Amino acid sequence: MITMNKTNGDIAHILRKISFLLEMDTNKKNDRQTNAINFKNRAYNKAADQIENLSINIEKLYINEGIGGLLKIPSIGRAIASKIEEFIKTGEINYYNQLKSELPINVDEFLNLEGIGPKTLRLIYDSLKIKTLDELYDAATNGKIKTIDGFSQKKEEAILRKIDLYRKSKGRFLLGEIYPLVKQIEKYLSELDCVKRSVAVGSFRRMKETIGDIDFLAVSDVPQKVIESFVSMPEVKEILGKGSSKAFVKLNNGIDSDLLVVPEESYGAALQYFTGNKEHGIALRKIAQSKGLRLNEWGLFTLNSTENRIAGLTEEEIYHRLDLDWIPPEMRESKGEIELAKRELENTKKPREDRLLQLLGYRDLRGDLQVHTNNTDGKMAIEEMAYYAKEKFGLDYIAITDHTKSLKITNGLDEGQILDQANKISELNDKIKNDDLFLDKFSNEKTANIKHKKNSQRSSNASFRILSSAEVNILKDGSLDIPNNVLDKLDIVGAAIHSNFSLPIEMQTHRLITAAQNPSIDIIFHPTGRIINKRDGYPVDIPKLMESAKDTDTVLEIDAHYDRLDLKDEYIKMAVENGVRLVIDSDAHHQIHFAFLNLGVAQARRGWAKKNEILNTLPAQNLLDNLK
DNA sequence: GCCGTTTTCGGCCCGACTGTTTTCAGTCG
Repeated sequence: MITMNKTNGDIAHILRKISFLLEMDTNKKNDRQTNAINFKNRAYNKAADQIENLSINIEKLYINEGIGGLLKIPSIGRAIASKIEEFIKTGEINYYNQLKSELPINVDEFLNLEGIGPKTLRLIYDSLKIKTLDELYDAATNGKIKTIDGFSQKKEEAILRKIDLYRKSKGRFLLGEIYPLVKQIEKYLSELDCVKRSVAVGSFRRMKETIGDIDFLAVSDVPQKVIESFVSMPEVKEILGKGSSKAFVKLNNGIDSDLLVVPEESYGAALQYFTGNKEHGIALRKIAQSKGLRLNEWGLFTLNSTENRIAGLTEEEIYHRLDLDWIPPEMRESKGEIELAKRELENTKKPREDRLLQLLGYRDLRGDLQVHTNNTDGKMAIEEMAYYAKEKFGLDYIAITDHTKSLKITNGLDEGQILDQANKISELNDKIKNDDLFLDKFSNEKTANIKHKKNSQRSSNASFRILSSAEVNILKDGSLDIPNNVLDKLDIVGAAIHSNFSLPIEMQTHRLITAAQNPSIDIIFHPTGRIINKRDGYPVDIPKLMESAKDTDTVLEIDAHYDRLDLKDEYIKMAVENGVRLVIDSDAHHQIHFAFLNLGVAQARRGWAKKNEILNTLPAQNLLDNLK
């Protein structure tokens, strides 16, 4: 009897626990058997990595294709596949239980405890029979750890410190939350006299929706000086380690931050190495190895007796020497981008827009199709939002999408108010044409602080356009709270779910599909309703929704608000592969929120989207002409 | 335990930092 309840995370977790216990079981002697166990635990870890990175659900894969499906996943062979099968069927893995009976420690507590690994824990267990984190903490507090052979006062203190840090650690941060801090530190490092350039790398450079730690890279001839400046920043709470080229700190907000300092000639290699992700990096180093080369953070080297650096200054030359085209950081998640880059190198003669790795650009959006105002739950007036969209963010159009009447908490608009708003928008557009909207009202003191981001392809003052729209509420049965004859008077209409989140997947999917089939609805806003780190969103059969969107010519939104980023990257990829059209909106409730558009672009790039797949890269009229 | 244009054995990505190691193991990213 199979009950659908094992996530990829659950499966990866138990495989990691097996790996941890196996590693605890390894003794120091370097005999052949020990060596085999060493690689055995690494195999379990590798399988866990692989599963965590998978976009499909393993349990579904197993139910549909059985063991054979599991065996198709790299790093999963007969032994691990059958253990996954056992776990899905029974919720347990006998092999794990056996290991645990030999070493009855609370593995969960130690798995993510930094600095104290399986080998250290084994020594402690052998001496003191410690099984839990609390017991370890007590033993260290009472001075028992330092009495163990091979341990010291210093190590005991380190253990206490690491447990304290572990208990205080907050896990992953939202990209949008830490973005300003990252930019601030990046600027601080860049402006140091001894630093030639500095950039944030790691998952931040890949623009992952959540960030586990912040990595920085700096180019300098005097690394020691840079490292001292880094660890003495006021943002640093604790120095976790520092050497001649690297430093590790914990920042005041609880996030870890690493710095690597390299000379100019290693910049590209270090950039590549520290941008990750891990699997992408490993794949590259294996390719290097297969070509008789060695790749590390200092460069790409030949393996002659006298090592020669053959690349390292730029990322491009590293990739090219490995017979790959340069891969945008947002794609480096080991999801097929390396194979693509291999083929891409043969396509260099093709026009830019046909290149496989030519993604949507950060300056490609021309409009924003979800903008709220103080007529409902926004903070600013229509004309203010329009002004900032145009002047500060260089947009050509915005759609005003206030909530509708059944969303009482936002004072949603009724039919009359929606039509009044549309009339007002029409008047504002007339004023814009006569160039007397933005000038009289807002230009005086505010423009002084505004950076003009004028782009040559963007149009003149007079062509800015405000589109009448609404974020119509999808009711429990999939119907809307505003009739079609009202919606049809608007330029463009979005629909979204804001209530009844706990309905089963069939009903939620039905609601969304019913909305998509409604001829008045152009876009489904934030299609899954998730709030990252807070709620999963309502359950949706994504493939079915995609199919319906495609059939009805309905656009799906990538909501760029940093705690939504909805659709998420893998669904964007699915939409792109299935020819479903997308837009990227900020969901702005205040002018500063237009900045979220960049996060939406990043998310789209992580889903491998190109410019022509995102509708609001078009001028306003083209966009409207392209709707259903 | 996984994997294979050197396939069924013999490899498995690579280097920095820490501690007490006087040449290395453990841990991490």
